[in-house]
Order: sequence, then C-alpha cells, then structure tokens
Amino acid sequence: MTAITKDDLSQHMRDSRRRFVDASACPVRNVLDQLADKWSVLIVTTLAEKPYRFGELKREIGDISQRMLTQTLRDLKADGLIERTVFPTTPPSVEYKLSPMGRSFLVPLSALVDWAFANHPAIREARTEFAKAA
Amino acid sequence: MTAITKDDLSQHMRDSRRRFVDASACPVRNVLDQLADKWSVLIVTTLAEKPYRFGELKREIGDISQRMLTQTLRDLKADGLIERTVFPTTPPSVEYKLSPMGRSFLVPLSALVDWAFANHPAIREARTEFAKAA
DNA sequence: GCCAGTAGTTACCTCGAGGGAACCACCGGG
DNA sequence: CCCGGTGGTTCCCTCGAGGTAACTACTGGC
Repeated sequence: MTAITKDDLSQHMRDSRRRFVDASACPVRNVLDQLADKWSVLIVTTLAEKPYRFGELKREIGDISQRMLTQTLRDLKADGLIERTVFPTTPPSVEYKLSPMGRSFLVPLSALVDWAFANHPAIREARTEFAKAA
Repeated sequence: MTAITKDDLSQHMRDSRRRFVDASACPVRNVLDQLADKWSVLIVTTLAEKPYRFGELKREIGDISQRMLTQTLRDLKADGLIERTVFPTTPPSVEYKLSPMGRSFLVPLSALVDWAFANHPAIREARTEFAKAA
C-alpha cells in the first residue's frame, strides 16, 4: 500500500476541481454522472462475474425494467465499458461482457463497494442517531 | 500495491452481490445511492480541502441552489460524513467539515476520481466512435 | 430607516428519469 | 396454428428531483 497522507488527498482533490472551474466540461462530473448511477453500477458488478446474455442479465438483476436495461447497456457500450456480441443463432442471442476498460473500472469501483460495505453499520448508526436528535 | 487479480475482483463483486438478493436491504445500494450523486461528491471533494461556511461553500461550488446545498449537507451530516459547528457570532456562522469517516471516504472516492480523469479521453473517443457508427 | 449579509425554510412549478405494457420479427415445438 | 422465448423499441403516464423565489430573524453599517 502506497502511503497516501490526508494532505495529499486534499491537495489532489483541490487540483482535480480547480482545473475545471468551467463546470460542465469537468471530466469527473462528465464521467461519474454516467457511471455512478444505480443501474450502471449494478450491471457492471454483475458483468464482473461473467458475460451475460440480455434476458439472463435481466433475470439476474431482477428489479430492472427492460427499458432501463436496454438503455443502460447502450450507454455503457457507448462509453466503451462493455462489449456487445451478437451470435447468429435462431433466435439470435446477444452477449454482453466487460471491455478491458470496463474491467479496469472494477478496481476503483470495488474500493468504493468495500468502503460502503465496511462503513454501512456506522452510517446506519449515524442515521438513527440523527433521527433521534431531531 | 497489493496484487489483486481480475478473478479476485470478480469473486469479490459476486460475493458482495449474492449476499443481498433482498434488493433494497443491500448496503452498497443503500450507501451509494446517497453518496454517489453529483452534489454529494462535489461537496465532499470541496470540503476535502478545508472546512467551509455555508455561503462560502455555495459560492465555491457555484452552480448549486441554496435548497440543494442545505438538503445535501443535512443528508451528509445525517450519514455522519460531515460535522456541523455553529459559532455564536453575530450573525451566527456555521462551519462544515469532514468527519473522520468522511475523510476515510476520500480514499475510494479519489480512486474513482483518478480513474475518471485517466479514462476520460478514452471514453470521449468511444462516445464519438459510437455516435459515428450509429 | 433601510439595506446587506448571516443561514436557512417553505411553497410552487417543471421537466425528465424511469416504470409498465404493448408491439415487433423470427422461429421451433407441441 | 398458436405459444413462448429470443432481444429489443415505442408510447404513455407518474412521481420525485431539483430549480426559483419569497419569507424569516437578527444585526451592523450607511
């Protein structure tokens, strides 16, 4: 583990922000707005396991509508995070899998998932504490 | 850097998901739905630099409405990520700063920001490529 | 006296995310 | 001959996120 001090992080964050005062051009906003939503995260983490076909993916996730699945897959494909392969069987089946970039995204994403997992109890406690205080 | 193979990540993701087939109880969804939105990320990264007062924070971020700032700050406080201190000056001023947990959140968050930064060019290219193909 | 700045709260309104259901084209099986 | 499963698209409707603006309460300064 590289030693990263808190000051490094602060500095880093400031730099990342300051270079893009021009709001909407900010790469971070641009990228994260797309990837940090519920369905994208869910699909990417699911595809981390193995390639899935469309219907298979829908059944696996469960509470996603066909419309959102199609749409989110299209967006992820557009961003180059997943690859779409059509097999000319009858009926044609379509396989979705993570691209190399998609797989590289798993690294920071899993860090985030780990953090969420580890801090979930503390956050739950903070929430009830906060609710009591109010 | 601990060596983490791609298979480890896949396994890890699968495990994180499988333990919570019961959808809404999933800690990851629960936590990320709250923290992975535009305003929360922006506020947390801003507070990474130094504590801010309310109006100061509003001016710094620029394109956030007073309503959303109040609300997001309240939510972050409820989750225990930031601390709110009222100074009994006249008029009373309020300082917001990251809590220890908030600061620990900077670690995975900055990993994500770094990734977004590094892959932004590739994603932009993938998008134009995709647009051309369509 | 009135305005400005402190940190909000509240009411109102809009617009888009996203759900549900129907539809499509193709085919194999009962 | 219709049904079900393949992978979508399209229409409609709702509901909530989030913006705008007005209001609060207090005080120092012009």
